[in-house]
Parts: sequence; structure tokens; C-alpha cells
Amino acid sequence: MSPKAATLNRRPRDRRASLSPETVARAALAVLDREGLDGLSMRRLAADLGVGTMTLYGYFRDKRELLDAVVDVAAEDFAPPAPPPAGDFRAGMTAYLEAVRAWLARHPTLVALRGREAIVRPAAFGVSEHGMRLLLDAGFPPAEAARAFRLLFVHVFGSSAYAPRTPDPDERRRLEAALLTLPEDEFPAMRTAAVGAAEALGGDEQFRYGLDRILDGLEARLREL
Amino acid sequence: MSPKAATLNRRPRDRRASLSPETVARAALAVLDREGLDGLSMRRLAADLGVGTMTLYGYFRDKRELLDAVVDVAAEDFAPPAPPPAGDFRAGMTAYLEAVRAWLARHPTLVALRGREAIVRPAAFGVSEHGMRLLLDAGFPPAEAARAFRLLFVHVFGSSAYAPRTPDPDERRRLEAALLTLPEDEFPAMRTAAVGAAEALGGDEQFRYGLDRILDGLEARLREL
DNA sequence: ACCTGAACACCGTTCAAGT
DNA sequence: ACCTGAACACCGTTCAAGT
Repeated sequence: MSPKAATLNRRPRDRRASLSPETVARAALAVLDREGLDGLSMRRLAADLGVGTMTLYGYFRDKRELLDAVVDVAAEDFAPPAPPPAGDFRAGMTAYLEAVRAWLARHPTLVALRGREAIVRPAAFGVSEHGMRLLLDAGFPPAEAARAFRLLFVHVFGSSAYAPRTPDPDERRRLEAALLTLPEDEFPAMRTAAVGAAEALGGDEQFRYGLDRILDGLEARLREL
Repeated sequence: MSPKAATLNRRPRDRRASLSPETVARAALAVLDREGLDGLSMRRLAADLGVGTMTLYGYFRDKRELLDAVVDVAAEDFAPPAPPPAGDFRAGMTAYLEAVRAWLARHPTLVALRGREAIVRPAAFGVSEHGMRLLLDAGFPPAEAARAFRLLFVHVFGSSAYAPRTPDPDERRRLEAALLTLPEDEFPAMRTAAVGAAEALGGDEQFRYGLDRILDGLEARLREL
């Protein structure tokens, strides 16, 4: 056997040697980040790792369990914002939520990937702790802090899921054109807001507009307490 | 051939006779409502309709196009709320959004099914017109009305996607238990809000808490205009 | 003990043949 | 013209066999 052949044969073995549930989950996350939910199959992932498909089932009972682990490893690279000026609830919360939004942008499939449960996974508690702290420090009683947190959570996840981060100019134009062909007598309001609707499809400005309204509402609440 | 056999043979033919893109989309929606996204396959749907799988490709180019049509037919049975007391923005908007929420509850997969584009589909404009009208009548200029609409849209869709409508008591208890085992020194805020967090997981009360904060923020905006 | 090929029961879709 | 069976290139997972 030539040296070259030996090298070629060893490569898969090397990759296999370093395998662990965490390695597998990280590899899966990399595929998801690159190619989305449809790009990840057990067979494809196994091939990437240089092992047989069934080897993966030694680390995870099934695909669902692997995806749970993916959420956990993704949670590890949440980068919390620099500590805000103490006492400025609004600045602190805005910086925190922008950080969460940036984290979701780094791992776009997290939003589709059972976002509902993301917050429930132990590893994700680290992401939540920071936000909950801000709410408690601002003066919300625990029960209401939890409700406020959930509202903000829904806004961040919902915005990523339903308001594309960088709205495609083509899609924007298509929407605007579609709105402008609606019958004026049947859809007067949509016709009036057509240009604005295309603008409000998504993006950072739209995210901030919504966040500002929500924070206005929460600060009003704080004044009542 | 016995009469019975004739009847049995005719049944699929009858179903096929009434086939149209709309019929197919309605049948698909029924499957989705009953069994969720994973329950719908082209093969399964064709069998339900008593035709060969490939027949469906005569009505839709591919599955994606079929799902577009499903959104359209689902939009048709949105039930707008009774006209609100004119001039009461808050009451009108609340009734409208509760109606949208009820509509999503009737078709739970709509939320997962490319909710991002739902609003862009022509048939869904009917759902939007009502809400946009309320915002314009309340005094929002068109461009801001569009942003406010999108914020509310994200809240309704996001709540359905990320805050389960009827929180499973089991899941609630599991979350509470998990939170209470977190190390006090590392997760003090989460520990403090543990019981509230389980409560805020979802449900109508949580939806209303968030909506009330958003409407507070929007009304504050109106006062500034 | 650890790994995995073959097999099973599915997919969406293309293509060529059937009526 | 309209419909569709067979085939292709995939899935996740079970099971039994390989080392």
C-alpha cells in the first residue's frame, strides 16, 4: 500500500476518533447555518463526519434529540452585550435584544427549529438570565417580569421568522406592485399604505420601531407600579 | 358486474370529476388541520382524493405551489369581527386581532407554513385590510400605519408560533422544576421569576398582556402626532 | 462494545407510456 | 388531452450482522 493510500484511509478514522455528542451537534449546526433545515439529513451529516449513518444513533436516540443538542451548542455562542449604564432600563434592554437578534442572525435556522422550546432548554437559560435581570432591576415584580420577557422574546423571534432581516428589494417591489393593483373600492386602506407596507416588511428599522413601541408600553407600566 | 362493485368502482371517478386547484387545496388544508405539516404528502393527498399521485401535478407545478394555494383558501375563511364602536381604536384593534388569532387557531399550520409570506399572498390582503383601516382611522399616517400593522402582525403570528395557545400543564411543571434546580448564584434572576416564567409560557392571558403593552405604546405614539 | 450495511417504509418529482 | 405507473434520488430508522 502506498503512503498516499494510507493517508486517504486514515482521514475518516481521525475524524471518527474525535467524535462525541457535542462534536456531532456542532457539525450539524454548521450544516444548518450553511444550508438551512432542508440541508441537514442524518445520512449527509454522517458522510460529512466520515462515519456510517447508523453511528450517529449511538450518540442520539433520533434526529429530534440531535436537534435539541444543536440548540444547546448554539446557545453557547450567544455574546451578551457590554454591561449597560446601570439604571438605564431602555438602553440596557435594547442592547440585550440587539445581541439576541444578532445571535439569531448567526444561526438563522434556530428560529424555525422549534423556537418555542428554545427558551426551555437548559443551555438557553444563559441567554434568558441577562434579560430577566434587566426587568427585575427595572422594578418589575417577578410574575410580570416573566410576562414582559416573553413579550420581548416573541418580538425578537417573531421578527426574525416573519419579517426578513434584509428584505429582498425584488420582493419589496413585487409586494408594492401587487398592492397597487388591488381594487381601490375593496381595499382602500391597503392601497393607501402600499408604499409603507413594502417598507415595513422587515429589516432593522422595522424591528426597532416595534421594539420602541413595546418599551414605551413597558415603561408606562413601570410608572404605574 | 354486481351493482355493488359498480358503486365501488365509481367512487374514485366521482371524486376525480370534481377536482380543481381549489378542491385540491381545500383537501390539503383539511389534512394539515388534522395532522399537521408532516401529515401532508403528495402521495397521501392523491390517495385521499382517489387519483394517482402525478395527477396533482396537473394542478400545481410542485408542492410549494400547492402550499401557496392552501394559504389562499385558508384566508377565505377568516371571520372579521363585528364592527367595533367607531372611534374606539383600542377596542376595535383588540377585537380584530383576537379574530386573527382565532383564525390561526383554526389552521395551526399556517403559522409554520411560511407565515412570512402569508401576508403577501393576494388572498390574505382581505385579512389585512381590516387592520390597516383601523390604524389609518385612528390617525396614523400611512407609512407608520404600515409599521404598526407589521408589529401587531409579528405579535399575533409570533405568539402562535412561540407561545403555545394552551400551555401543556406538564410542560409548565417541567419548566418550573428545571428553573428551580438552576444554581442560585449563576441564575438568580431566572430563579426569582421561575413560577412566573412557567405561567408566562403562553395562553390567552399572556397574549393579551403583550397586546396591551403594544397598544399602550401605539396610543402614546398617537398622542405625539 | 462499538460500529454499520442492508432493508423497510416512506418522500418529491421526472419521464415515458397509457387511455 | 388528460392521466398515471414506474423509476430515480432521496429520507429516518430498525434490525441483524460485522469487527
